[in-house]
Parts: sequence; structure tokens; C-alpha cells
Amino acid sequence: MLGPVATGSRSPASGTRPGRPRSEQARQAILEAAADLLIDDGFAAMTMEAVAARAGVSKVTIYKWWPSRGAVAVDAYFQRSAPTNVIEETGDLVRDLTTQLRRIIRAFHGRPGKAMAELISAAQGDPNLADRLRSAWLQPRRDAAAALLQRAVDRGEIRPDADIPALMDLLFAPIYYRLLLEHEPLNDQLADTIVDTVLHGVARRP
Amino acid sequence: MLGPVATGSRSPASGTRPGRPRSEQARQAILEAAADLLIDDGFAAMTMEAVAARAGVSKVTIYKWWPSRGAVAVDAYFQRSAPTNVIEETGDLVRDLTTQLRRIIRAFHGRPGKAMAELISAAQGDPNLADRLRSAWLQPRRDAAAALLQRAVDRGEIRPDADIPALMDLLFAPIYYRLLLEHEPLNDQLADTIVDTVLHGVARRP
Amino acid sequence: MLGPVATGSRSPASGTRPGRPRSEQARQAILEAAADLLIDDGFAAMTMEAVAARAGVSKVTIYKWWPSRGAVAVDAYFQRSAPTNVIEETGDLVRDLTTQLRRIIRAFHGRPGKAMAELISAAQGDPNLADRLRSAWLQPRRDAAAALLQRAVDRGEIRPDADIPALMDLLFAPIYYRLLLEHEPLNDQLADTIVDTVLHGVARRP
Amino acid sequence: MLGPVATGSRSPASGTRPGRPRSEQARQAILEAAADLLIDDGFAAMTMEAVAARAGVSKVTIYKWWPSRGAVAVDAYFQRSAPTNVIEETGDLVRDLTTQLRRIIRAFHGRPGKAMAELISAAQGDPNLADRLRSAWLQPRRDAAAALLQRAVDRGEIRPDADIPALMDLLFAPIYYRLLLEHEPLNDQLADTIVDTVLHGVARRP
DNA sequence: AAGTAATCGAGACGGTACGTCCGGTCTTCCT
DNA sequence: AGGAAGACCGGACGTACCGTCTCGATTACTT
Repeated sequence: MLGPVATGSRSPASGTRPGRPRSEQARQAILEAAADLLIDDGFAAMTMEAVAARAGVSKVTIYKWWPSRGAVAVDAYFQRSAPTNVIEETGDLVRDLTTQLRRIIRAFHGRPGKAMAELISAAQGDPNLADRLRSAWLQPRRDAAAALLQRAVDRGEIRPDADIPALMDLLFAPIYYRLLLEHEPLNDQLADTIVDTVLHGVARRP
Repeated sequence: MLGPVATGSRSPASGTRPGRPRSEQARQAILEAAADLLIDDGFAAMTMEAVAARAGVSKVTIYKWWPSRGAVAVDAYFQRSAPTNVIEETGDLVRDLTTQLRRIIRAFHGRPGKAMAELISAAQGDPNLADRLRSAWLQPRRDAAAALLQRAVDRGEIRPDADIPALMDLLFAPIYYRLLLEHEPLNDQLADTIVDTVLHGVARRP
Repeated sequence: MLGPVATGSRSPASGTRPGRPRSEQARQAILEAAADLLIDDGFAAMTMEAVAARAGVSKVTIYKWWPSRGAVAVDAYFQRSAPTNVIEETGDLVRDLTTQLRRIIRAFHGRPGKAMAELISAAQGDPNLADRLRSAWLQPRRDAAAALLQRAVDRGEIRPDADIPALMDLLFAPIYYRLLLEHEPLNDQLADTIVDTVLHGVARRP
Repeated sequence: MLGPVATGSRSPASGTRPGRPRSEQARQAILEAAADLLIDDGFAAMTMEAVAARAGVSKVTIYKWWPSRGAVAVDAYFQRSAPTNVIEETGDLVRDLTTQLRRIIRAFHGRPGKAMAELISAAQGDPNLADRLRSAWLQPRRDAAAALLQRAVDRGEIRPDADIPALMDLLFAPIYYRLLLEHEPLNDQLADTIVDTVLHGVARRP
């Protein structure tokens, strides 16, 4: 889970460690199997036994490299839906923010969305997993959006006293809220409403 | 789960059902035991066996009246933290909204907050539970806030074209977002930021 | 279903007892239902709940009249296969004994035999049932056979020092032995072998 | 149940199976615990849960190696009362037969007898168990006695047309009959009566 | 070439909880 | 006073995964 121990051979004296090296093939098989199960049948079906069986791997091998079921799930999830945080900035704040929110919304359509909801759920009982979710998924997206906003502050488009971290919550939260509670559909229009409201508010101008 | 068939009407013949009536004492004992376990030790510890043992009740009796562990948990949760949706309206929109958000934030402090997070998690795999969460917890609070906003629209304080249901998401979502992801503390100040931003936005006025 | 009750009712002063009389109809329904289940599906399937459901009777009513599941089973069994103990004595000892053994063997063919085996099994954990089996089923048959033998002693056909009760065991035991262990088929020929051997032995005459 | 695949042969490749080998210690603990419970408290008390708890073993481990409660019970029973089938033949038919019957009768005294009765009972609903009882307990004893009789036939002491298998039933059945029905005590004298009657009969010699 | 050390597959193991079943008891109302 | 309905406790059932453990076999690097 914490990256592959950097077999890159920079240990001072001996380039490589003794013993049989880790099987990269097994690692891949595990992640593929886990991703299949997670996306297709849900987190509950992604049991360690099922993953091991499907990957043709023993349970011990999984536990060797990941500390918990949730850890496997996160890595498996990222394996599939990686690069939604890259934004091509156009300089149009509304457009760029909306684009990013839509990216996330679309990444949460269908099974993968269900999977993310289950990951967040699983994180409630697995601090390790929660950490990993925050650092590997949420934070990069928050940072990207924060940079957009900061540049808008610099350009004078946003009030200089705006609390940018709190704004990140206001921007992203509704997506996760609908993802988890499912009281309303999760569609592109939500992105527009969020951006418009956060920027201009709904109070009548005097 | 939804109480015993509403014995309200006393049709001459069918007023009461035959057989030994449900033990209200058992129902209470189950809910108390479940609430204790849920709040004190978390949802994972609130197993059916533990609840049954603590309540001095057989497992079958629980399964008789609740379809799943989650269902027991919701009822137990509400048993404890019932009336956070009653608002004393003052007519000051900012103040009333802030008050309501703070109520929820405070209800989510400490163990009960953890419990709610776990309930939302459990709801991911239990549609029945999700329904109940929405109808018994979320909706009443959304309705109360929506009424506040509608009156503000009527008074001309809010733009008449505002999408009130979507605003509900913008108002409440950040609370649940922080509750579940724990990337930032869940404190009163969040309520101020939410209300201020949703009403006035952060864009610089031209 | 069966006619009215006629509770006997010979209490000296007040012809009948107060309250609702026992329902002979219920008693019959219980025995019929129990017999059906016992013979058709085996003792294991003849649960109190199944009997009650099939008889359209409450469990308590069954417990009212029978102390245990086994007790119901015995009565149900006798309900069906009653009169195998009546012998028409011809005076020919071999013939009369053989006839009686064959009667029992035939009564133990098929499902009813299986049922009797299960009753004897159930009696291992239910002394009450064991008593009832002995007094209502075994003893009458032993007595009848013992009477036959006694008359043969009187006629001088049997050694006067024969231990008649022990002979009863030698005559009947092989039937129950095969019934319960099923190592050999339970057929009429067994009756012949038993009677012949018990009367004449297998030792070569000097 | 029948021991671990007879690892005796070491075929070059498939001599041992992969995976952690079965724990012989667990097997012994299970049989000891089961035997204790079976003999001391009866078959009804020998529940899988009780055996597992007493043996310090998980239920799954028991189910892994034995298909049913009865199967465990038989193995446990034999564990304790193994070698009652070895006979030291003296050549005196009456004496040798009587000795063997007495052996069995004595093995059935007290708790172990009760246990055997319960095993035979349990076999009524478990064909697997019935098979095992017949092959591992009854048959060896029948074979031993049959050999005795056959030699007596060869010596001319027994009628050559005697149906030896049927005689086995006549010899052994009364023991099991009394064991199961308990209408008479199971004592040594029964052995004498059986042997005497089967050899010489009770009919008066003409 | 032999030794050392880490990995891998297979799968047995103790443990916890699941959801179900039945026995026997009880409680309520109806007849 | 029965009786039907059915809720209740207790205890066991057989199953599912968990995470750990022991095997023998494999695969490198080190001497």
C-alpha cells in the first residue's frame, strides 16, 4: 500500500535485497481482481478470499502488501479511475471550476460512484484507509481548485478575505452529499448551481 | 419497525389482533441496548448478538421487528437524539439559518457524530436503511430550512429564481462532508461561512 | 369433523364441569396431523409447530394433553397401526408363533417401520415415551406370546424349566435388531428361522 | 473422518498435499472432548458447540473433517471402547460364544451403553452414521462369532444347514434389544440363556 | 555449486457473527 | 374453562470471512 519499497537499489552497500523478489505479476493480478469485484459487485463482495481466488494468489500474499481490505480497495479503485484531477486552465474561473466539478460528478456515475461511496463508508472504521482516501483522492483535487481560486483572488475576481479551504468544502461537499445520500440525482447541473451560488450568492442585491 | 400497525382505529371486531401482544418492554430494552452500544462502542460493536444479550432478549425477537442491523441502529439513534429540527424562527434569515446548522453540527460532536457517520455508511448497503435515514432525519431538516428560505423569498430577501432544493444541498452538505471525511474539524464557524457564502457569494462586486 | 363429544361426565352432583369442554375434534386433528407427518416425513419432520399448523390448532393445546413430542408420536403411531397383537390361536405352537412374528415384521415394512425405529430412538431421551412404548406396544405382544408358550409348557411341548421372559427377548429381538440396524432385510423368513432355532437349537443331536 | 488420505505411499510428486497439514492435535482434542461429553452427559449434550468449546477448537474445524454430529460421536465412541472384538478362542464353543456376548454386555454397562443406544438412535436419521456403525462396530463382532460357528460346523458340532448370518442376529439381537428398550436388565445371565437356547432350543426332546 | 533468505501457492486454524429453527412457556382475547 | 393466535427466551444449527499460521516449493543474491 505504501508504494513498492523502492527496489530501485539505492541502499548504500548492496544494490538489492536478498531473497526472492516481489512478484509484480501477483500485485497486478490482485489489483485487477479487486477492481473487478469492487466495481462489478460492490465492496461487500470484494472479500479477501474472493480477491485471492480470482487473482490466483494466496491470502497471505495480499496481507503481505496491504494492511487491510480497505487498503486494497482504494488502490484498486485508483487503478481504474486515475486522472480526474488534471485541469486545463482556461483563465475563465466559472468555466474552469465547473469543468472540474463535472469531471468528478461524471467519475461518480454508475458503479464507480457506488464504489467510492463504499470506500468512504469503509473509511469510517479504518483510519488508515481514510488517510489514504484524503491524501490520494481528495487533496489533489482540493489543491487544484484552491490554486484556481487563488489566482482569481490575485486577479481581483474574488474577495481577498475569502477562506479558501472552507470554500473547497462548499464546492465539493454537495457532490459527495448526493453520492452518499442519494436524495437527488447527481448530474452536471449541480456543478453550475454550486459554482454560481458560491461565487454570487442568492441574496438579492440592495 | 414502523410500530405496530397503528392500532388507532377500533373497528368493533378487528380492533385488536389475536395472540400475545408485542412486548413494549422488549422493544424499549432493545432500543436502549442498541443505542448504548452504538454510541459508546460504535456500529461495528452493535452486533445483533450483543444487542440481544444486553437487552435480555432473544435474537429472534429483534429480527421479528427489524429487518436488519441498520434498521435497529437508526431507530436506536433517533431514540437518543430526537429533536434537533425544531427551530424558533426569529425572522432574521442569517441568524435562523446559522442556528439550525449549528444545531446539527453540535449534534454531530463526539460519539453521536461518529454514529451518524456509521449509519450513513451502513446505508450504502441497505436501501431500506437509506430510505429511513432520508425520511426520518434529513428530510425534516431540509424542509424546515426550505421553509425559512421560502419566506425570505417572499419577503424579497432572496432571489426569486433560487433553486431551493439545490440550496439545501449547499447548506447541509459541508457538514456531512466534514463528518465523513474528517479533513477539517466540524465546528460552529463552518455554519457562519456556509450561510454567508450561500447568501452573498465570494465574487467581488463590480 | 367427528361427532359430538360425550365427555363421560360422571361427576356425582353436577353432570358437567364448568367451562368450555375439551374439543375431541382438536384431539383427533392433532393425532391425524401427527400421524401423517410421522409416517410420511419421519419423526424429525413431526415438529410441534408442524403438527399444530397442520391440525389448525395452537401449540399450547397440544402441550395441554401430551407432555412431549414423543408422547404425541406414540399416540399418533398407535392411531394408525393398532391391532397387530390379536392372535387367533390354533394350538399349533410353531404356526402360532410364526404368525405373530410375521404380523410384527409386516407392520414394520416401509414407512411405519421407519416410524417405529424413530420412536424407539426418541425414547432414549424421553423416559416417559419409553414407558409408554413398552406398556402400550411391547408388553401386550410379549404377553400374548408368553401365554402361547406357557400353554405349550403345560402341554409338555416345551421344557418346564424354560425362562419364558428371556425367551420373549430371543423371539422378538431379532426383528427390532434388523429394524434398527438394517444390516439385513426384514422379511418373513426371519420369523421361521427364529421360531425353529428357539425351539430346536442348532446343535447336532448326539 | 477416515484418517488423512493414508500418507503412507510417497509417490514422487504427489506424496504430500500442499497447504498447511491437518492438525493431529486438534483431531485428538476433538475426539477426546466429544467422548467426554458423549459418555458423561449423553449424546444430546454433545453439541458441536460444546465439543468445539471443550476442545479449544473452532466449529469449522470439526465440520471440516466430520460431516455430522453423529460421525463425530461414532469416532469418539470407538476412541474409548476399542478392542472388545478380540476373542481368545479355546475351542469350547459354548464358552467362547458366551465370553464374547459377555464382553459386549459389559461394554454396554452404564454410560457407555447409554451412549451406544444413542448412537443407534442417531443412526436412524443419518445413513452415513448407520454405515459407519455397522462396518466399524457390528460387522467385526459378527464376523468373529461367525468364524467360531463355522469352525463348530466343521467339527460337526453344529448342523451343517444352519444359516449362520441369521444365527448372528439371534445371538446378538437380545443384547441390543434390552439395551434400547430397557424392559429387563442387561446382565451376564442373558449371555448364558442366549447361547444355550440357540444351540439346543427349548422344545422337549421326543 | 551450495547456502541463505524472502516470496509464493495452498489451505488449515481459532474466532466472531450471521440469520434460522424449534422447543416449551407466556400472555391476550374469544367462545 | 378451553382454545387459537402468536410473541417470547434459550440454545443450537451450519455458514461466511476474518486475519494468522504452517507447510513445501520457488527464486533470487551471496559466498
